[in-house]
Amino acid sequence: MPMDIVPERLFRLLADTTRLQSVLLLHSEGRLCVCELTHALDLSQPKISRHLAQLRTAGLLVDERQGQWVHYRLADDLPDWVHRVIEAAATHHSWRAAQRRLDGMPNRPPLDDDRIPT
Amino acid sequence: MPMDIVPERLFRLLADTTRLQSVLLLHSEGRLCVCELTHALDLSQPKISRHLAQLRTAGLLVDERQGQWVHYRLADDLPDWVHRVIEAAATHHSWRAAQRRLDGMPNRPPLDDDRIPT
DNA sequence: GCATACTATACGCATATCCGTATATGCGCG
DNA sequence: CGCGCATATACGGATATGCGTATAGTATGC
Repeated sequence: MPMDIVPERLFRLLADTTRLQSVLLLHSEGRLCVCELTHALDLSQPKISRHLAQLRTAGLLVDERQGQWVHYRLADDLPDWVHRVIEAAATHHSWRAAQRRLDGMPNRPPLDDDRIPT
Repeated sequence: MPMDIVPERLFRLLADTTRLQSVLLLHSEGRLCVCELTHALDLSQPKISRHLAQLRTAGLLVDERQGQWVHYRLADDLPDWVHRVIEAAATHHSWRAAQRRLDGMPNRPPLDDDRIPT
């Protein structure tokens, strides 16, 4: 099932702070679990989870369970224009605070994955 | 007063069909009056007018009165990332129907302007 | 001034969206 | 199994959003 998202839908998804920051952070970090996002954005777990579910349902994100953690990342079959939109937003937005909180997060879950080397 | 729009706001503005189509049509046509948009999008005049007002208030569009007509166009001081977002959306969207309706519109208002030659 | 065309706004209502809280589900471990 | 941690979902209520309809504002021509 490929991504058949239309611009209106993408814009609606990105029109919310929580979802936008999640997408931008995942775009920059590649792969994060829910607890990392919760910490980085300093929001409640249900709130994060709900918004991630919306993004996943739309096909923008995919999740992957790894033990007790669920990691999210951008879907890899996204059309070019979607990437262009995300990158355009990334050039502007001040989401550095979230990135700093993420970097300072203690006990980040391990990545026993084949995908991300070292 | 320059454009200090943030991504979340832009996405919110483009998350509505009427506003998105208006912006895309203006991006492609350069300059349209309210009655042309009303005809092209086949929507009621108050509906168009309300959405154009939102886009104008946000600084995305500017209006110019010309006799009885009010022409709208994209603001010319828009940041680069905003243009990139609009262009990305334009590459996908099926808004050709609106363009066709516009081309078939009778009695389009004259452009006694210095801006558009011939 | 008066009629007409074009555009903007006000009002009330229906629906969508977002949130906090509570609870359910899944996984690892002893 | 029972417990703890991570994640997902259900439920209700507050707020936002979009719409149709009616009306106000503004320019043109007689």
